[in-house]
Amino acid sequence: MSREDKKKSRRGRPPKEEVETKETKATRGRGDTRQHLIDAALQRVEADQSGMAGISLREVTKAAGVSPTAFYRHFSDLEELGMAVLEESSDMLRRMLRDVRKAPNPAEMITKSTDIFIRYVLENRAIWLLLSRERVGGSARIRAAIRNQISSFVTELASDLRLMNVLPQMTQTDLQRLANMVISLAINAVPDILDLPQERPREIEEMKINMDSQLEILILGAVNWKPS
Amino acid sequence: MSREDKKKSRRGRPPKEEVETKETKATRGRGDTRQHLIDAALQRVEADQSGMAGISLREVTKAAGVSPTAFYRHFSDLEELGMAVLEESSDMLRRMLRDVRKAPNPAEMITKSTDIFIRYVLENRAIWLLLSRERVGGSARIRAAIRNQISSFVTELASDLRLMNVLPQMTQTDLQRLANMVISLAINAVPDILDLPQERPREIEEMKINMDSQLEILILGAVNWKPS
DNA sequence: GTTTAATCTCAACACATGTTTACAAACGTA
DNA sequence: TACGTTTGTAAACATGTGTTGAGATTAAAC
Repeated sequence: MSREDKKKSRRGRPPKEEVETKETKATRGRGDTRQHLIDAALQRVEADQSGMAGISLREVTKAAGVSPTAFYRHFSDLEELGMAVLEESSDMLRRMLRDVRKAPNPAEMITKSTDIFIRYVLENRAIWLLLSRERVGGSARIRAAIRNQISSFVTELASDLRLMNVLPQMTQTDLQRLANMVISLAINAVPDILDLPQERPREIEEMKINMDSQLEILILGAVNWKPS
Repeated sequence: MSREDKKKSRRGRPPKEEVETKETKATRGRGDTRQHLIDAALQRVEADQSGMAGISLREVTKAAGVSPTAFYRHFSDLEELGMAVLEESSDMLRRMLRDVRKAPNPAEMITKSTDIFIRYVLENRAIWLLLSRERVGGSARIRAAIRNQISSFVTELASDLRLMNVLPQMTQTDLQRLANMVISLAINAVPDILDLPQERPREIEEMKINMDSQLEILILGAVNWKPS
């Protein structure tokens, strides 16, 4: 094969096209590939619902539209990609908590929170799948990162409960435990929520009612709680 | 290669050794290979903690000490192997519930139950890893099977609560929901239990105390519950 | 004793994987 | 403009994968 073939077997960075006729795939900005890889990872995770263990470097790069070797320019490892994806998760959790705090009326607190939670799960399926799956087993580093995210979420929730001052007899430890239970029940519902047939408001409503009742039982236990 | 070499490159079923000198690996009974494959699968799952997506047919057969092709005599698929492993899980859950029922004294019920639960998780790490991981994502068939197992466990627990007659004001639905919450909190503790450093009674005790308190808050909410 | 079905082996296949090497275009900057 | 750095590509590699085909041994059925 001669050195200057028509166009085939080119090596090196692909020449930038002078005229960007189509907007569809062109105009890849400077540091975009990294984000493309992250998005591709989430896309693959959602496609074959198998967490990090189910996706491969080549799959991800193909979905991102780059060569397998380009991966190493941004991550050394699939585990590092996973850690990067978890930052998206962190952002999502922050947004969710912000939305929850928007309804400070204690009466509607429960029903509003479950509403927001279910919506966030349905709108971020891949991330919640990843969170639920990599929470056990898999990479110890990723697992620890997830545990940290959940843990700080719990702490923030406990702090909110303290500020609301509706459970004055509970100690800091008690509130932390209560918040932990709330989050546990929520996370536990994730597999069921993800398995809901797409856009079936009926079953979503049932699920929501169930979660509301669970939280009601929980706060009923909390208000009757006496510190040991 | 001539047809009758000394012993090399033999093909077909390995000839049964006339004298079974060693008990270690010999005396493979008739239908044992299937069970060996199941055990090997659990061993691999525990080794690289990655659920079903992390193990391969060849790994499993190698760990079981058989050729890759022997696999197909017993399972058509890794998914079928997974379903077979889940039967072990079912047995384990039954044994666990049986142990819990041995202590019908309502006062010690909570502390006894958490004790048994933590012990069962630590003594069946691979199965609990699998249950927790395949509960979300992965094969829809396996996921459904796990959901069924947990669901019937919840139902049995609710039935027990009914027979104990300690929460007379609660309807069947309420009891079912309560049992569901108990199991949710337990399952949610699995990742933490599995991550406990091996044989550290100190942290195990902390975890147990926390679970006990959680259940106390829960029953406190249950006894104060009024059906809507 | 002969036949038949079940069980297991080896060899080979087509393909996917992660990673390395060598090269080229683009970008930032002096 | 010239030059080093960053970011991309293609080719090749060793390795692991699921699966098939053909042969060999055993155990049960006739």
